[in-house]
Amino acid sequence: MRSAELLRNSFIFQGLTEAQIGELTTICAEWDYPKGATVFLEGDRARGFYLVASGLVKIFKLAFDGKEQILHIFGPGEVFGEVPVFVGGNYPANAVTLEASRIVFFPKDEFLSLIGREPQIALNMLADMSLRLKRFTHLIENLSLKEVPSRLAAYILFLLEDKRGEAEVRLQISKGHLASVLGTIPETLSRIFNRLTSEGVIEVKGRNIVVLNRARLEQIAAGL
Amino acid sequence: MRSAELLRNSFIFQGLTEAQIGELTTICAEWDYPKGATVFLEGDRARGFYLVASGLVKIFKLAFDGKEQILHIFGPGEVFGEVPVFVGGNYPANAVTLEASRIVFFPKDEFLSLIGREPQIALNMLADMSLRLKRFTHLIENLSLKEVPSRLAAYILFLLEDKRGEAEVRLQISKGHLASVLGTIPETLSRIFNRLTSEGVIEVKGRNIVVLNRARLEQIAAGL
DNA sequence: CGGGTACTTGACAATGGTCAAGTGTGGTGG
DNA sequence: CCACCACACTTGACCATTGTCAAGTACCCG
Repeated sequence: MRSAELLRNSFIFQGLTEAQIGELTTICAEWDYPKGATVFLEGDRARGFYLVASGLVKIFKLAFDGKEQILHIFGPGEVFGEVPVFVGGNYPANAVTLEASRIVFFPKDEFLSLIGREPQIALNMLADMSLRLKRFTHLIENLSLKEVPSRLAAYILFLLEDKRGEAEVRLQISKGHLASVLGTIPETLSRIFNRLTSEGVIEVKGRNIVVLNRARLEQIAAGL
Repeated sequence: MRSAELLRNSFIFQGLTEAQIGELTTICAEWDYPKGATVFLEGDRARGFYLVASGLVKIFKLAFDGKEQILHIFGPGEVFGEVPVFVGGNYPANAVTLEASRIVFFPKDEFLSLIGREPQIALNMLADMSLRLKRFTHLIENLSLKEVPSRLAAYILFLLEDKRGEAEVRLQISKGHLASVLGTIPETLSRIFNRLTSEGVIEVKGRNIVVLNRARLEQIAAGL
């Protein structure tokens, strides 16, 4: 079965024994979602949580006027919707696919009983949630203490981190979604891209961004 | 020893056996902090996490210009500083006492080995972190999608929740700190208190707030 | 009673959001 | 293969909310 391979490579189930992986595969289910499909909505009763096998999923909050704030974008190997497994029982945000996606579902009750028997899974889940809390901490810091240009600069620098040496990065999401990730709107984002370009800090070609002046970009990310 | 009693009543260690509580008391240490004392700073290497025995502690992020965003305010029975126990290893934010406080410390390594043996502690910790994630989700929603009056209204309504029937609440923190909790500054908060008062929605007497028009306050919290 | 901190108030500036009208651009069907 | 349509993105004019700076007032603690 393909799932076993997938589970072994996911952050949350890494380091488990074959027996543990085997147990997991017996309780999970795999589904396909087309692009733009709703996995769950805020307030929905939660029967379990999810793992992205392939594709891309956005987790977001919606304002009454329709503006959205993206909390996370998850790709292959990442889990989402675990909060209501442990507290509450309703999803605290919305989940919608950004691409056609294959998603694995783990039912709450079976998973909880498994976690009671296998401390390693609990520890992995704790690490996963800790990371999530840390990221939220950054998001809050950005939204509350930094201006949009700083947030964008920090985002570009973050994309650059992996690509050692290179100066060009490619956005894996649309600029509209990026605006929503950064807590702003497409118009504002567009103007800031414009500003950074005319100041010679970056060059934008569609979804590709070339960093021309990294030092300056780092200044901007720091808030001047 | 007084700690055992304290642990039993804390959210994170509730439902543990006497033996488990006993184990915990052997690894923890208790310290007193005066008002305004630093428990840890962002970036500090973490040797463990903390439980508030008495007093009040603020967890916050600091901007380069000195503005602060409070992430949590923790009182008796609540834990903080657990994130780096499971990931990273450095505290992601600052912790300073708002009052003279008695705080219990749990060293990371001993706690991790304990958690491996006692799944119930892991489950409690998972519930604690899930709740934390849920609250962050609200904070992000507020900062990104709501204006300051909505945030204040929601905060007052939150304080009102416990007090069934009553219409008067008391802030347990200063208005300056409240501003920092709501992601704004004292001047702005002051003006909004003013506005709500002149509109007859609330009445403010020092730290006491009387809700005169709850329906209107709920409208404001919803974003009109 | 005094001093410092917390809070308030005013005038102003600026960031960023709103509304409206373009300008691409990619994908689909003829 | 091209035309067209929808959608993503851009640009402009405007404005609302909120932050900045500077005083002034009130209040609490010693």
